[in-house]
Amino acid sequence: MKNSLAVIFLVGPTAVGKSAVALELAPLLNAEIISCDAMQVYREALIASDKPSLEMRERVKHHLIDVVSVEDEFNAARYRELALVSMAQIHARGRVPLVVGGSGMYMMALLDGLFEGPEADLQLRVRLSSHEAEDLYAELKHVDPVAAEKIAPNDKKRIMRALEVFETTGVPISEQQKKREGIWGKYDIRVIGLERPREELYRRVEVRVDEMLHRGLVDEVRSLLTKKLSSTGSKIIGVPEVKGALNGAYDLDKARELIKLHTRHYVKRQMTWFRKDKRIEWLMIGQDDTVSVVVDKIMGLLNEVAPNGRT
RNA sequence: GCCGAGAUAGCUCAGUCGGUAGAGCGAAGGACUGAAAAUCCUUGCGUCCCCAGUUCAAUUCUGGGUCUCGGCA
Repeated sequence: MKNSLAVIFLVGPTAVGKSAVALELAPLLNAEIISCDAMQVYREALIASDKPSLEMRERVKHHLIDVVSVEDEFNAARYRELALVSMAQIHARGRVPLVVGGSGMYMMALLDGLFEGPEADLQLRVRLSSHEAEDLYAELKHVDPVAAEKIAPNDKKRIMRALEVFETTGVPISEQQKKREGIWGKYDIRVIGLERPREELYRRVEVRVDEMLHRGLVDEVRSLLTKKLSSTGSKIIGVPEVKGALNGAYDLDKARELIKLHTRHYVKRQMTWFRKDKRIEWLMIGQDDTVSVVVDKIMGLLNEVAPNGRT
């Protein structure tokens, strides 16, 4: 059943300028921000995940930032649960949830839901990962040919997840994936996508990475490395790259270039993810657009009637 | 200035015993249902440095030139 409560999403690639826009947009919408970012949930990764500053978080209430330690495993299902709780709380206060971020899978988990699958089984994953992808794939073909059809023979992570689901529940993942339920259709939802020309996005990535290093990324990573990083926490862009430099595998300039390169790759993958989602209403940001100009444009979009077929 | 090595895809380079060429990286596009800032898939005509010669045919051989990098002065 649908009710008239509103939920606004503001998505887009890294470095497009979401955070600053969200900060000015939130008061106009009577909104609180729910971060949709797989890395900003990690408390100790301040610079590496490029979190909004404490000052920004004082001006507008932010949810789902700093919710776990980098030693903890986190995933899309956890995110979804927590985000749903935050959404309910915000609605209860008579306010509007503004979901802001660039983690496409987390957005999808919220919007479309996830199938009721088993939790990640770390021990099983460790065991499976010692096998060759080829063998795992052969196994998958045997127990779940439908899933095998959709998964690339080399895509070890997906093969492992499919096997994990089958081994722990006895039901093929392809069967379970048919049922899922998200919030799409249940609220008055608008999804705004922020975009910039690729070249400019890449320029902004350069600036952002240089700033992160300037703000003390190396020290932050050094301290992160004293902890037992979870599998997700250890993947934060910046961590493995700086680690290499600290180990003497290469110098800091090389690390800087690697971080920029990996961030560019990430931006590209984000765009691939978002582009295919036809629910997103895109807004191309011009080079000279100030934050307020962008905010005005978004308000303009939101005041228009939602596109056809949307109820 | 002399001696040597090299000049091939945006970059690093392989190769063609003479029949106009291919890897890695980058780049672009795509997939994505509990690791997602992860993981995976697809896409390679480029004056083979320039000029001349030999040849049916030269990027490949020969000669000359230009440039680059080493070493010696």
